[in-house]
Amino acid sequence: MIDPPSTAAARRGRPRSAAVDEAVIEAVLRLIAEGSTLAELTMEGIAREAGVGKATVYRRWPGKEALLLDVLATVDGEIPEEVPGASFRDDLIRAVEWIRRRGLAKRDSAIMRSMITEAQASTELWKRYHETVIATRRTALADLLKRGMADGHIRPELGSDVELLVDFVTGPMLIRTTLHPGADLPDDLPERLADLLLEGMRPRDCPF
Amino acid sequence: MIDPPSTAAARRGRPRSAAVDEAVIEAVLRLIAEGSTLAELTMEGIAREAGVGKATVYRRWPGKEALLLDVLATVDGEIPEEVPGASFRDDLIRAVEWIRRRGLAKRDSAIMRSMITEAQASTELWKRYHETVIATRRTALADLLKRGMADGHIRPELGSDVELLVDFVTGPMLIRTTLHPGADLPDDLPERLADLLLEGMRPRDCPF
DNA sequence: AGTTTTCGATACGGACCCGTCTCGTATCGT
DNA sequence: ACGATACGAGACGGGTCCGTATCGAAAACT
Repeated sequence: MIDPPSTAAARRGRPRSAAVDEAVIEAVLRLIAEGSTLAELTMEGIAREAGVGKATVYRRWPGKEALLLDVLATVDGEIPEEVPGASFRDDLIRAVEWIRRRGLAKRDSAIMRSMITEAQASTELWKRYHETVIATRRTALADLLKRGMADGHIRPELGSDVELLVDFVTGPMLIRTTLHPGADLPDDLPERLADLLLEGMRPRDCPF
Repeated sequence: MIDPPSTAAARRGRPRSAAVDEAVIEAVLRLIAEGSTLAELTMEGIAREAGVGKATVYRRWPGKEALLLDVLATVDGEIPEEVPGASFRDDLIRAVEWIRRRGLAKRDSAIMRSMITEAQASTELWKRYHETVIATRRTALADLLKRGMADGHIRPELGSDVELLVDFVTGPMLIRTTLHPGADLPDDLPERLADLLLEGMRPRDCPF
C-alpha cells in the first residue's frame, strides 16, 4: 500500500477514503470467489467491480502483485486461536473440522487453489501465503501432535518426522477441499477421519 | 485435431508432417513444465517454442482449448497397469510410490497444479482430466482397497465409505507433491506412509 | 474562502495476443 | 513435370489490458 503523499510535508487536502481501500479488497475477494484466476484479474475489472476509478486503485497500489499481497494480508487473521480442548481426539477433530470449514468457504478454497498454481512460480505472493497461512497452521498442528505424543497417543517412533504426520492429518481433508471442488463434506467427516488418523498413530498397546 | 481436408475428395499435395504435431504438443508440455500457467500459454508462444508457423498450429487445432485437450490425451497413457503384487502392503506402497514419482516429474506435477486451478471454471478440460487421469486412478486404488478389505487387512466398518479411504491413502502424498512443490520426497517415504496408513485401517485384532 | 488533494470517469499510447491471410519455398501425389 | 497442399515467417486489423494523464466535482485542511 502506498502511503499518502509522504508523512512529513502535507496532510492538507481531501484525505483518502478508507471505504475505498475496503471496497477494492472486497472486490478482489469477490472476483476470486466467483471463479477468477489470479491471471484473469485485471486492474480495470477490479476497479469496475469496486465501483471505483482506475486511477484511485493505482494511487494506492503500484500494481496487481502489490494489491494481491494486501488482499492476502486480510485473509491471514482467520486462523483460530489454539486452545487445547477436552482431549487429544477433540483437538484433532477440531483441526480437521477447521480444514473442512475452509473448504466449504468458497472464498478461502478459491484463494487456496489460486495459490497452488502460484506455487509453481514461487512468487513473492506464494511465499507470503505460505508463511502467513500455511506455515502458521502447520506449526500449530505440529504442536498439537507433539502434545499428543507426550501424552502417549502417538507411537514414539513416529516422532522422528512430524512433518509426515502433519501431511498425514491434513492431506485427506485438504485433497477433498482442493482437488475435488464441490465434493460433499458431511458434518461427521472430521470425526470419522480423525478416528482413522488416531488409529494409524496410536501405540498398539495404547489403552485409549 | 482437425482432419486433413475431408477424407473423401483430396489426398493430393504435400501431406501433413507428423513431426509437427509432436513438436507442438511437446512444446506445450515443455512450457507447462517450465512454469507457465495455462492462461499464460499463447498460441504464438507455443508456435515459437515449437519452431513452427502460427498458421500451422491453427491448421490442426481450432484454438487453445482443443490443443490442450489433445495434449492431455498424451498424458493419459502414463497410468501403470494394475498387477496385484506379493502382498497388500506391497500394493499399497506401490500406489503411494506412484504418486511420489508423479510429484518428482516436473511435467506431471505442473500439469496437475494447472488442472486444479482450472477446475474452478469447470471447463471441458477439467472434466477430461478428471475422467481420464484422476477417476481412473481412484477406481484402481478403490479396487485395491476392496481386495485388502476382503483379505482382512481393513476393518469392515470402514468399507462403508471407500472414497474416504482413497482420500486417506492419496491425500498425504498428494499434498506433498502439489502444495509443497520442491519438498523433498525421500525414497522411503511411500513405505513409511503406507505403514502408517495400514495401521490406521487394520482391525485391532489383526495378526498382520 | 481559498487551497489542496481525492474522487469517478474516461481518453490515451503502447504492448501483447488473437485468428486470418499472404508470401516464397518445400514436399508430396499423379 | 505439374498441380496441390503444407511449411516457416510474418503482416494485418481487432481486441484487451496496462499505467498515465486529464477532466469537473467533492471533501477535507488552513
